Amino acid sequence: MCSIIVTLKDVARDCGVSVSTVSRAFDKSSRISQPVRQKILSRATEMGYTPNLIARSLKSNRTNTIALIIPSIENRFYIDVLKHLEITLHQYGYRLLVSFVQPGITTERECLEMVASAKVDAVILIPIDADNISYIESLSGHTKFIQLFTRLFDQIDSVVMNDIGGAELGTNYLIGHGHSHLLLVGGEDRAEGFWRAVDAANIPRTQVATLPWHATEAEICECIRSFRPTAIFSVANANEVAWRAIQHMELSIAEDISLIVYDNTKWVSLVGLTAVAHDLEQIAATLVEQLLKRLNDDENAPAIHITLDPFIIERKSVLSR
Amino acid sequence: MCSIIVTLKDVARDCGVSVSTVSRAFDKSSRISQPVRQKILSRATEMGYTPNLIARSLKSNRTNTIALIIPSIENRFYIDVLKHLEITLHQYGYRLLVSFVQPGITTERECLEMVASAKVDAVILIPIDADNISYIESLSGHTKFIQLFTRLFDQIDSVVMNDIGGAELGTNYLIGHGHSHLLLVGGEDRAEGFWRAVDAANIPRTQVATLPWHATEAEICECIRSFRPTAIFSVANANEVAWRAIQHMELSIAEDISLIVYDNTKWVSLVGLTAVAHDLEQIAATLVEQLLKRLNDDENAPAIHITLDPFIIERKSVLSR
DNA sequence: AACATTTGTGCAATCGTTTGCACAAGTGCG
DNA sequence: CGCACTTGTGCAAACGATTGCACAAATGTT
Repeated sequence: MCSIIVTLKDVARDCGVSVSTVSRAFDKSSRISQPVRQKILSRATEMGYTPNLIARSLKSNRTNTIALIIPSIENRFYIDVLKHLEITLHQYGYRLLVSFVQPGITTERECLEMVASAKVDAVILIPIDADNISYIESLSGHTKFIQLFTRLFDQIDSVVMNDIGGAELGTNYLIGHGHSHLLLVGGEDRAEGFWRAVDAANIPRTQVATLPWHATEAEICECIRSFRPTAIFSVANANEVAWRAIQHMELSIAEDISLIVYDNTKWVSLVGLTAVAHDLEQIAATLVEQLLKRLNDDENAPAIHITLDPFIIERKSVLSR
Repeated sequence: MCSIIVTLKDVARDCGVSVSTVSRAFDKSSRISQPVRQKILSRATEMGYTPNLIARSLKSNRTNTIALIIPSIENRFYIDVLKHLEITLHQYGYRLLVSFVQPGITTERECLEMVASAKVDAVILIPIDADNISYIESLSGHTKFIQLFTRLFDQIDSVVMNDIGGAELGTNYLIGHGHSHLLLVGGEDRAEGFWRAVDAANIPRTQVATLPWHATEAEICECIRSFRPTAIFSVANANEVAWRAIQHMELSIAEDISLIVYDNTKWVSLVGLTAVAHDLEQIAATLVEQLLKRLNDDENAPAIHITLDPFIIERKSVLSR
C-alpha cells in the first residue's frame, strides 16, 4: 500500500496533454475545450490526484491558513472560542494553526515567529506584549493581524467585548431585583460599569463594597460576615473563589445571598448561576467576517475596531427581594 | 511600512555570493568558510531574512506541521489535551493545525481531506468513522497517523487510556473505604473493571446497581431512594447529572453519600470531588514521542499501541466507614 | 476566398529553497 | 615540483503548481 503521490505531471502524461492544460482543467475560468476538460477531470479523480497546496502557496503567496495565538493563562474562555473560530474559518476554506504562549517557556514573540515562518495569511492575536508591535508591523506587509478580546494597538483591527457595559448590565440586574447592598469581587478593569449602575440607582457608595480579583476565600468570607451584602457580583477569575466562600459559610445561594458572575463557563451553568455571558458564535462570526474583509477587500483601509455586547443568562442564583 | 519580503536571493546579492552559498550558511553541516558564513548570517539578520518554509517544504516534502482532528462532541477533555499537544509539539519545532468534526456540518472525511491537502507530516486522530480507513491508508505513504483515546484500527499507532483498569481502580478505592453498596452510573464500556473489583471483594452483585450513561436526574434520584447506595461511581458524561441528582435530593456529599467520578474536569476539582484522572501532560508527551519515532525512525515498523493508566486524585467526596 | 477574431493548447518562466555536480583554489605529502 | 586530496563556491536542476505569451486551428465576417 505505498501510494505514490499523483501530480499534475502524472495526469498530464496519462492524458497526453501538457501540464498547463491539466492545471487549467481545474480552473473554472480558463479557456479549455469541454471534452478535454472532462477527460482530464475524470482521469484525475481516478488516479487520486490531490492538488499540492504547498506548491500552489509558493506561487500564489497565499496559504489559506490562519493562526491563532493564545496566551495560555488558565482562561477556559480562550479555548472555547478556538473551537468556534476553527468551525467558522473552515466554512470559508481556511485552516487554523494554533499556538500557545506559555509563560517562562514560549514567549509571544516566539509564537509570532513560528507562525510567520509558516506564512499564514493572517494571525488572530489575543495580544499581551505591547513591545511586539514593531515586529508585527514588519510582518504586516504579508500577514494581516486582528486583535481579539484585548485592544492593545490602535492601528490593528480588533474585536473586543464591552466589558464595562457588561458590568453595568449585571449590576443593573441585581439592582432591578431589589438588591442595594452589593459586593463586587474582581473585575477592576470593568468596575467603571459597576459604579455607573450604582450611581444611576442613587445607591450610596457606603452600601457597596469591593474586593480585588486576588481576594482569598477567607477575605471574602470575612467581608460577607462584616458587610452583609445581599448580592455578590464576581468577575471572571474571582468566580470560583467567591462561590467557594459562599459554600464555605454554608449560605444558600439565592435564598441567603444572591450571586451573579461574569463569564458563563461550564461549571457556572452546571451549578446554575446567573451569568453575564458572551456569545462565542457571534464573536467568531464577527471576527472572521472582518478578517476576510481585510484579506480580500481594502487591504490598507484604516483599522476597524468592533465591540460586542454581552448579555445575561438567567438561572436561579439571584432572588428578587 | 511596506516591508518587502527578504529572500535568499536578496541576501546573496547583498553579500556578493550565490544563492546556494547563502543557503549553506544556514545549514550547519555544509562546507563553507567561517568568515563568509559569519558575514552572511549577520547581514541576513540585519536585513530581516526569514526562511520561507513553504518553499522549503516543497523541496523537502516535510511541513513540520501536525494536524489534530477532534470530534467536537462536548467533551472538554479533548479540548484540554489540545493545549498540551501544541505545547509539546512546539518544543520539537512542530506546528499544530486543528480541525473539528461537526456532526451535520463537517464530516471526519472532510477534515481528513483538508488536512491532507495541507500536506501535514502527521495526523493525530480521535477516530470515529471506521469507513475512513481506506482513505487514511491511501494517504499513509506521505502522512503518518496516530490514534488518540480510541483504538479503532489495529494497523495504526495508538495511545489510549486504560479505562477498564481505571474503573477497577476507582471501584477498589470505594471498597477500600468500606463501601459495599455501590451504584455505577454510566461507563458501560468500562464496566468490566467495575465488576472485576466487585467480584474480587466478594461483594454480592445484589448489593450493587448500575444505571446507563443516559440516565436522567429523576432516574438517579429514584435509584438512590430505593436502592440506598452508600457510594456512587459516575463516569464521564454522567458526572454532571449524578452530581445534580445528589444536590437535588439535598444529600450532603461524603457525609450522606460518597461520590467518585471518572474524568477530572475543571468543575470536578472546583466542587472538590475525588476523581479517577488522566495525566494530560503524560498523554501528550507519550503521544508526541511515539509520533516522532514514527516520523524519524522506523517508518514501516509494525503499529505500536500504548495504553496509559489513570490515577486517583483524592479530594473530600468519599468518606471512610 | 481572404482576412479578422476567437478558442484551445503548449512552452517556459516563476515562486524560494535545496542539493548533486563541477571545478577552482588551497593544502599536504613524497 | 607534481600529485592527490580537501575545501569552498557557483551552476543548474529539481520540488509542483500557475500564468503570460506565442501560435495553430477553428470559427466568423465580408
